[in-house]
Amino acid sequence: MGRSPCCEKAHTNKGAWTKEEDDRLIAYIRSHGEGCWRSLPKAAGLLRCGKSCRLRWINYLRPDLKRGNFTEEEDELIIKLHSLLGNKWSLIAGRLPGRTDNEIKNYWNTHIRRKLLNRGIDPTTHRPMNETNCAQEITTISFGSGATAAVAVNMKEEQQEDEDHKMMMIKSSKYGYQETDEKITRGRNRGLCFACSLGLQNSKDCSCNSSNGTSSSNNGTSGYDFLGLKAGGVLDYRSLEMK
DNA sequence: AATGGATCCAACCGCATTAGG
DNA sequence: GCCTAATGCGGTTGGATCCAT
Repeated sequence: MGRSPCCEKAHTNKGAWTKEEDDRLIAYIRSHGEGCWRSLPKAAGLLRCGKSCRLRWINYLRPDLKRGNFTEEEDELIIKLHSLLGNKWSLIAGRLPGRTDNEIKNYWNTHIRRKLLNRGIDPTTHRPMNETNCAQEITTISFGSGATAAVAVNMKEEQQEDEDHKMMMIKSSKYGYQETDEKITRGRNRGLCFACSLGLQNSKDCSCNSSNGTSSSNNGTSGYDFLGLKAGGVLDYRSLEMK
């Protein structure tokens, strides 16, 4: 037999959490730690399903959460991460300490989408609206499982590119992917490392750091390690999650 | 002050993946 | 190895609040 049922849905509360419920949940997790969400409600004396407790804790009660408005820097980082990762809110949240995926998702849908639209940028494709029907520059990204298999993807149609981008995310999340030129040659980002393409020039993640006079985007041997991607290595998105 | 539309965001739902029995 | 519960994630919803008229 498998496991016992998830929760007695007939005897669980729904809707907004009360202060008392919050206090109970906080007190329980403080003394017992996170995890085992299924048994937590009963143990903590809460008439909630474990899923609801987990969500409440992660999105609202966690002590390390940063409350308050997003900064301009966070805005721009979210936009750039979204252009690379798509709607992978948990991955994006992993690069913004103190922010949750739900919070970022809400913020994206309420603020950033509009902000991009006002700039004339399609929030889905991150391209100027008036270019959406134009033929796109050829993009070549190689995927690989380990260091062997590689699939070149050449795209001209926006829709095709988006579909393939999704496939890239799916493949990369499962098997990792390898970029042949250690950079994504895509639109105006051509020639920049990942960090620079995200506006993080001269950061510790920037691989084309001018201070040492080298450009790893060409030499292929330096410590390119942005978003967990080592030089010549395989990006495993699972390693990006900061949980 | 009333009200109706717009906006925000916490919470729910359903699906996919992971892992225990 | 299969079945099923647990967990995690993204999309969506609905109530609360804000704002313009």
